[in-house]
Amino acid sequence: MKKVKRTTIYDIAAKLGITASSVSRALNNSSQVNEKTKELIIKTADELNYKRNILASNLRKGQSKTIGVVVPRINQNFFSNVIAGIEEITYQKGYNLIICQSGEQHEKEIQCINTLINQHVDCIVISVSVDNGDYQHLQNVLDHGIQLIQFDRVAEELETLKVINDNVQASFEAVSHLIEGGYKRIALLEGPQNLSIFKQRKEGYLKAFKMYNVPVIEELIVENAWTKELGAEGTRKLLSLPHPPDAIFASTSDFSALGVLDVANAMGIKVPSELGICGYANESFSEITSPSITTIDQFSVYMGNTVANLFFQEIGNTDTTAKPKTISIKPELIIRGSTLRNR
Amino acid sequence: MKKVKRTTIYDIAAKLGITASSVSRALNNSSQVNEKTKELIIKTADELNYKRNILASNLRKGQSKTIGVVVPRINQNFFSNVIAGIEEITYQKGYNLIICQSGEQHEKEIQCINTLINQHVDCIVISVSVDNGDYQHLQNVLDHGIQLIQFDRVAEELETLKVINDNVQASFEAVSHLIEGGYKRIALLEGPQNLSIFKQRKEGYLKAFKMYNVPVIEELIVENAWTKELGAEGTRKLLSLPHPPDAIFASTSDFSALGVLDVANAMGIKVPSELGICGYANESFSEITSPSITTIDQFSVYMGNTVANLFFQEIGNTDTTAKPKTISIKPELIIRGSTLRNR
DNA sequence: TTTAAAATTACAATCGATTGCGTAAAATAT
DNA sequence: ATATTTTACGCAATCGATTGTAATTTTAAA
Repeated sequence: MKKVKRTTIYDIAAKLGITASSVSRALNNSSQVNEKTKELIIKTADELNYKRNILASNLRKGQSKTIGVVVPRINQNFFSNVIAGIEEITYQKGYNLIICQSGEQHEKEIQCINTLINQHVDCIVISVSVDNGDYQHLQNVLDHGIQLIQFDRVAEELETLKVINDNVQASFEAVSHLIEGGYKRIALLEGPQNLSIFKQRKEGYLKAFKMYNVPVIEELIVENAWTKELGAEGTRKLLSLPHPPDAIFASTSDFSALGVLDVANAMGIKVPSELGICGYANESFSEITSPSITTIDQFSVYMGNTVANLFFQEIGNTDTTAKPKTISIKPELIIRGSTLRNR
Repeated sequence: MKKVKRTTIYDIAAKLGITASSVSRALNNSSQVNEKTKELIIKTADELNYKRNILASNLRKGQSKTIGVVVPRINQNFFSNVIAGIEEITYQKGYNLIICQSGEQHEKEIQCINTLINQHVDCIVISVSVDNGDYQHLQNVLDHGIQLIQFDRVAEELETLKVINDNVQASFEAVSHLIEGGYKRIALLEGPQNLSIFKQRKEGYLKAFKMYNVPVIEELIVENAWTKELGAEGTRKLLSLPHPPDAIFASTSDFSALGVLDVANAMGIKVPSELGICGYANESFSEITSPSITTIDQFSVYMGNTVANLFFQEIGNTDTTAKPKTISIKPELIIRGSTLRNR
């Protein structure tokens, strides 16, 4: 790869016998430059195959027109959808996205954040990893005057912009659906309670019980069952209880629900007649299993759009007294075969 | 969001009564600066919460330490995996990734490329969109002296670095597997032939027939069946033929294979006994369907790693006479229920 | 003690684009 | 025709870090 001297505004200026400032103004469509020279400059720029050096431009302007995104994993449906949603909007606005993966590790997350601060990004969008200690690194982002937007998995105590799902409500609806379907002993596979999303989902679960005046059975609540394997493991325990559940709400994910389904199939337990299953996140596969899995759609792409729009809305906002917004998106219960008994 | 004056090397220099150049050198761990002052500088930098301004640094150094990635869709399993794989490597090396989606549209792809050239990225990694006209925009990348790496869906005529799958071989193995399984009338759902990957998969299909001395039946080859819907449509046509196929190789994707499975189920045709199905790409759901779908794993994350490693290998390479490399990754046939008759 | 060599540090230009300010030229008003 | 306002462009500083070269200090050798 040979080095190529790229044309600059000085090259254009030299060729036309004018100054770089005029060239710059012309290319920025400033009214300070004559229409004819403007045209000429643009034409020449095109001829010389000129591309503005964003580095120089941004350095001068003190911005980067770049947004950093930190997610646990890029290749996880929910996150890749959110990212796709963010990109849709930011692309139009001429902003770029820098993507980092924390791999669910606190340390790596800190590193990612530091990298992004280093990059002088204009905004950092993050969904925190499970392995979360303090939030010093996020505070650090704010201290650097960088906009911070949290989505889905948020650190509630931090005063930042947030885009979340109404997990309580979604969870409540899911469990209500199970109760109304006649399921009596509804188990919960819960996720790490240090993440608010999982706490909220549990809250919704409990709320439904209260609403329907059904007593909560503690032994049917399984901690830390947030992967397919852990979901399967929890299910095995649950189903070997003296009084096993007749429904399982895998509040952590569809992966977990899939683990439930696998175990049920392996044990010859019929779904949904003997066991109802409800997942979370509407992963693409949840529609394909047999029976298909009832789940909750989080509108992930839309969530990404919302995050991006929120950012652009806020950069225009000079009111420093305004409190950081939290936008809550109402998820939707998708009822499928795994909870429909009368079929 | 209030503006925050960020500390620069000049602030550090002023505080210590030295010059910025020494600060810069110290922070770059140059041997030109005394160990004691170096320590002092680093300590002070830390105290003042200094973060290097990458824009300025890169402007000066004439590089951006940034790699641009253009894919049809971020939220498509294969691509998000490749991106994750690229990120794993580039992150360690201190490079950033800018992600763009072409949305399978030629026009948007051109825009993406221009954006990335504007950004002065050091390398552009691309998997071209289906809607591909000429490759002028890619030539333009090369003309700007930017490294170009194509992966998976490549424009063969362009002399660039390439990382591809051995589609012919994979396809050949898949069809061989079907033939050896006793399937006699094996249909092919093929993708748009302007993409070399689909051409190669067809080639592998034909090669297997030749090898086993089986005549090719033209009416069993269905053009342009590369989505779930198109796959289903093609399957309906195939299965209503006077002599329907007893196996279908959905060479385009597992989505297409899923369409096949749906139609077979709807028509009450038993898989794999009456109809064998083989997909492509080992999407996560292919394991979950019943029966599970035989498919081809492309080692997508590894492919991403390979792309990134190739880049770092090439930047060290000053030999301009060297021909652009093509790295071919051998995919693996994953045999599952949908093609296993004797069970 | 003097001098040459080596190690540090300072100075200043540079990367490319932007922008406040000043001025000459053109357009308008008096 | 002269005064005044606009318009268009040039000048030069600036963003923050890097780096070649010059200057100074330190160390080692004579």
